[in-house]
Amino acid sequence: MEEQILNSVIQAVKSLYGADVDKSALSLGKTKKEFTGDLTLVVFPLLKVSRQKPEDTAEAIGAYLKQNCPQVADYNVIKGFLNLSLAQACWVDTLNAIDADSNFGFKPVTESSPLYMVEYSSPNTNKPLHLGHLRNNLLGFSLSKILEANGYKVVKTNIVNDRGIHICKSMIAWLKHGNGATPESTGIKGDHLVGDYYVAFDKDYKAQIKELMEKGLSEDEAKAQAPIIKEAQEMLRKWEAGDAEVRALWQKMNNWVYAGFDETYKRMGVGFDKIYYESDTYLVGKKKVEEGLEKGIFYRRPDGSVWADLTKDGLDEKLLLRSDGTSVYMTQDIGTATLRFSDYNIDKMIYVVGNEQNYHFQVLSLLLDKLGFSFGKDLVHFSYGMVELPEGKMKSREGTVVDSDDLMDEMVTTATQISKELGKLDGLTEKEIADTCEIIGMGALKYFLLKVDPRKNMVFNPKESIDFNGNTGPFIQYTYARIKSVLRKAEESGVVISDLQADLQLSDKEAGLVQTLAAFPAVVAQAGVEYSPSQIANYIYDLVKQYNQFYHDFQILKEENEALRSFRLVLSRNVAKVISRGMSLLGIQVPEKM
RNA sequence: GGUUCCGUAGCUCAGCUGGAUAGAGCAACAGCCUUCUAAGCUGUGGGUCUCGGGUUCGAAUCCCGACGGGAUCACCA
Repeated sequence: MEEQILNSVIQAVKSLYGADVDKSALSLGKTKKEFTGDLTLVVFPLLKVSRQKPEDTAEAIGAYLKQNCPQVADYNVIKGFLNLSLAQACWVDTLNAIDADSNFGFKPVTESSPLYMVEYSSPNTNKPLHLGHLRNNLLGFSLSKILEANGYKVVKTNIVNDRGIHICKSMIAWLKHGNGATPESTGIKGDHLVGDYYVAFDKDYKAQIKELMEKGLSEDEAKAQAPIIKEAQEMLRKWEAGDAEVRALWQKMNNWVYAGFDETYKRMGVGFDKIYYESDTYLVGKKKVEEGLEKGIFYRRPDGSVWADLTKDGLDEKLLLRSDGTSVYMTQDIGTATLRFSDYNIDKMIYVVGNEQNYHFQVLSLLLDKLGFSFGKDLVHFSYGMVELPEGKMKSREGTVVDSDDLMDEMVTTATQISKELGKLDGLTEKEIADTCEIIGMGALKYFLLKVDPRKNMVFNPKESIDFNGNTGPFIQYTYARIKSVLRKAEESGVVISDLQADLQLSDKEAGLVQTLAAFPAVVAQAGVEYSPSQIANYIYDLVKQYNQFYHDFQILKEENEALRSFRLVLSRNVAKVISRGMSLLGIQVPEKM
């Protein structure tokens, strides 16, 4: 629609002023609501070729379009702005096309589609997931859906940090204090149980540090010499050496954690196509680094440690292998990348990782490039901001970490409370009520985290909790349920939807809704280019807001003009369709009733 | 200090590939349910878009500088 009008404008300029203008030089946008019209052309850029005053230029182009472009029914000029009113038939045609398109807004994935791998989640196995992980998981999942909707093959992947000193700490504490406790014996979810021992370790460690400092050691000395940290380090050495007992305990406790994570992931509605474990990839990374060393890309210091010199690239020197030969985070990421690119034919690798690791990925990109991986320099670090509390960062020491399982529980409980108060779900079965409240509570949480620009830090206030009114998930879900209710009633009462008539007289609100619906594909495309779920969220909110105004101002089923009633039903049906498709890109479900 | 991201209403956020009088939600106040779901709709108040320069017919948006805040620059991950 806009394309056609742009072409007509180009024609107009050619015919009126004999000049060729490029489409990109034209600015055609939605007309602001305080002016009449649907689309607005800004004519200032055309003054160079028209050599006339803005008003005259706009007037001339407007007259030409009205004359020669069937879509343009009328126009008005205000200063340098040419407001175009489109023919009613345009809206009907557009709505018909949307209605007929069962895959509206999405591009199909084909055999020849590029393959995008999206890494997200990437938990440590020593503690349960918190609010920050929640943002990560929802962003990663949503991004994957958006990329799929843009016609890319997507492989969702997770790298589990299952080895290292952190898990050894939990293991040591469990051996000391656990008395053989298991998730079964305690009834505690596996990831939480292991997390409890991680906390217990820290408590012991702190106590020992304090004791040593009282004996006159410096803080650094105390930290290094505390017996419990030495035990953990010793355990890590045994793990690396393949000690059977340590490995068995490690396996056991990690499995508890995985069972817990699986439950959490399932509830969040996220999943993975391929999971990598650091314990499998770190050796590959080590090998790659050694190869790089032989090729002279890296160098070894006298103490045996291996480094990359990135000072020529404007960065610092980076450690790749410790002097004792063990690997660091970067080494593992090199290994993981190596494995992934041998497993899949990856065209684009996207890492969903917090912005605190910007430097890490800058370095990773350079190192992969130096090692000869063609994908190195164009890997994408999807860098998102932190979730903070009103008083600042979450701190485990101060017990302010918001646990994701607890938060999901709270959201669903709140949804249940509100539903009961409003009596919205009376008459449904217990199961239906529970399912609906799950959808609403999770919808509120997900929308809250996804509606803000991923790059920005965001604030979560636990006291005020998450709203269910206004710009929220439930508001959108509610609108959907309302539409479904109308559509159900239409069906029950045998209302027939006739073919839409081209000469319908539509209100501004109706035409505006069609215009907004028609923008959905462009929004999906833009969200794909910019890797931005928030653009989808903001679009849906805008659509829903408009629809609610329409719903308030107009009758649908009670409209006596049959042609108009049909139009409104088809309009409503497609608003529901776009809400549902848009929300699916955010990983949010919509309820039939609420 | 180097690098980097950010600064819009009391609060949480849109808008940022330059376009008309900067928008929502929350909170406050005032209205709207005998009519398709009031988790809704309507209205009121609330702003030197951190500040200062520059580019432009036009700047919240682009450039430079200052100020303020976050992140990072580990033989942690």
